[in-house]
Amino acid sequence: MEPKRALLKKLTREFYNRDATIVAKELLGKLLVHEFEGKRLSAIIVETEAYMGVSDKAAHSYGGRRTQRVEVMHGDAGYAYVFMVYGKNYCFNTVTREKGNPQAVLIRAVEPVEGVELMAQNRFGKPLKALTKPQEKGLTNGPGKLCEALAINRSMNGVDLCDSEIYIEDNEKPVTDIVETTRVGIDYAEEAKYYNWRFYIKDNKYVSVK
DNA sequence: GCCGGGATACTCT
DNA sequence: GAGTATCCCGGCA
Repeated sequence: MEPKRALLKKLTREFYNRDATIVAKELLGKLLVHEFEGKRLSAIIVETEAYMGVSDKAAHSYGGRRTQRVEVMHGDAGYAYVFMVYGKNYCFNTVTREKGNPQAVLIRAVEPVEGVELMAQNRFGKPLKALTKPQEKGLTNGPGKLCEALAINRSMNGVDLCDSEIYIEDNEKPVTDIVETTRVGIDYAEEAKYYNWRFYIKDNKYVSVK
């Protein structure tokens, strides 16, 4: 029997329909799942960032900006916002708050749980055993890296996390030790770069930047 | 172990 | 045509 699995459940739209800062914090410790080619790829969320929308100079939706790329952020909570940065890396976000209030939470790092063998293949094209120590540590410790490991790409932009093969599950283990600090890679954002809107699980080795 | 620079292609001006 | 919510590798310590 598998009592633990039975207790896990998919997060609801109500969960996502709150401010990004709250959702970002509560997503820590939850399980990001992708049912990929009949297998479960899953990983514990250990680092997130909140993008608070219209008033947040770091957000793509700052000032109500509404282009093709950000369109999903303007929609309802609980949908995936996936975009490409620097030509080769994808970033996975969950949209938060209701339609018309374009906030999102960026998943920056996760800790592999199920399907680790496949993640090694996705990232490095070789079996887990063959990975060097740095490669093992670098499996999912960054926004672009976790997308590659979990086989997340542009085709998931706009999918409903409440009703698709990619979703986030609740986890009975509460996270207590949370570090709140500044976000990464947003030097252009003036005063917003100093906001403590990045959250991570203290002492977790998969966190991208301490 | 830390630091610097180049890759890379998509998005918006 | 410029900028980018990153990653990786090589050089030096």
